[in-house]
Order: sequence, then structure tokens, then C-alpha cells
Amino acid sequence: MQDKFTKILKAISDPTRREIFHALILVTSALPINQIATNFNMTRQGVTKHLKVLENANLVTINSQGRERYCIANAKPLKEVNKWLQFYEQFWDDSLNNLGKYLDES
Amino acid sequence: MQDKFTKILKAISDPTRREIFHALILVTSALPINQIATNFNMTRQGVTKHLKVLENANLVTINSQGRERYCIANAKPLKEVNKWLQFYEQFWDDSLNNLGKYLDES
DNA sequence: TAAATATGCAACTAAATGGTTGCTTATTTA
DNA sequence: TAAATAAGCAACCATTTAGTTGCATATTTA
Repeated sequence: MQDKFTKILKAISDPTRREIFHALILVTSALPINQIATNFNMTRQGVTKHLKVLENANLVTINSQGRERYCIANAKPLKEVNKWLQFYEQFWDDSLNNLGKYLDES
Repeated sequence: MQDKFTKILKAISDPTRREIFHALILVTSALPINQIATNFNMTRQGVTKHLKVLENANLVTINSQGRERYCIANAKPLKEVNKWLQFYEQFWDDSLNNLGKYLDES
């Protein structure tokens, strides 16, 4: 299907998913799907779909407890995005760019 | 349509576009569309479409010179992604998380 | 000026996305 | 045990996406 990194970026490229992820990060604890859904102007199934995408990117972990499914955010995959960005930092930051050139020439 | 930040994330969430962007960053100079297209296993029009998405996210700047259109990469919008990630760093890095807690309690 | 080159534009396609509704199933609770 | 609650699953829909082909246009170059 899609490589892990692409899944992560696709997951966070949707504003609603970023909102869901952010809300889950802030509460720090795990929340049942219904409780998450009530906070969004969308059907439960819509939210469930977004949660599935986040889960697939490992940005959310879901585990069942009785009839409820508790969702908790996991920021770790974002490290990969950060790592990917690091290479480009020298190109957006001119002073770092100069440093890069300096190191190349020495 | 879409907010600027979402456009940036959507632009880099496609592997082909990341490749195009990366190639452009590496050459540092501006390249005509045809020259970019020959390096990808895709029609010129396909590449053009991707370039348009990148241009829309301001990750690529295009300017005409005669019959050619020169494309150059611009990494600056990636700063915004970096900034967005900064908040979540405390949640993926446990030591920072502890620091955060420590600061909260003091 | 005629041929070649670089590109744009439009139409089309298949698949993915973001969302819905309707119904079923499993677990609680009264 | 019956009603209420939490959720899954499937089908559907409109829009976007990633890509194509075909053709027109503008600029070079021979």
C-alpha cells in the first residue's frame, strides 16, 4: 500500500485529523470513541474513519475495554517527520546554509 | 479552499512530490520542466501537475524564460511544519515530557 | 519560413478520500 | 430479561487525486 512515512504525513495532512490528534494529546488519557465524536461536528462513523487513519499511522492506539474502545495519542511517529525536515533546515535557514557551504569547502 | 498549512502538508504527503522537491533542492539551481520530467517515470503532464501542487504550497517557484519554465525549490514553507511539530516534541520525547511536568509543578 | 522544441490546456479515467445513512452486534444497566 | 449504549460493518455518494492522451500554442533553431 503506502510506506510508513507517507501514512504519517497523509494522516496529519487532514485538518480534522490534526484536531482529533491534538485533542487526544491534550487530554493525555485515553478516551472512548463516542466521547471524542461528540466534540466534532460530524457523525461517529466519520470520526471513526479518521481514527482508523491515525491508528494506521500509529499516531493513535486503540484498545477495547468492554463495549468501549479507548483511544490514546502517540506522538512518536512525528519524530520521523522531524528527522525528514532536518535535512531541509539548511535550505530554509540561510545562516545554516552558509555553514553548510563552509563545511563543504573545508 | 485549503489553508496554507494544509496545502504544505498535502504537498509533501505524496512520495513523487517529495522526490521532485528533493531533486530540485539538491541541484540548487532552477530547472526547466522538461528536464525534471525526464528523470521521472511519468509523463511530462503528470510531473507538471505535481509541480503545480508544490508551487501552490510555495515549495517551488516557477518563472518563464522564453519557452521554458524554470522551477526552483523553496524550503521555507517547511519551517511551518517544523514549528507545528515543536509542540508535540514534549510528547514524543519522554525526557522533555518530564521536564515539562517539572516546569508545570514549579 | 519550416521544423523542432517546451509547454499549456482540456477531457478523460481509476482509485482514494471524507463523509453519510442504515443496520447489526456486543456489552451494560435497569 | 428488556432497554439502552458503544461500536462495527457495508453500501453509498460527491469530490479530489494521480495519472493519462490528444491537441493547440508559443518560441527557437536550422
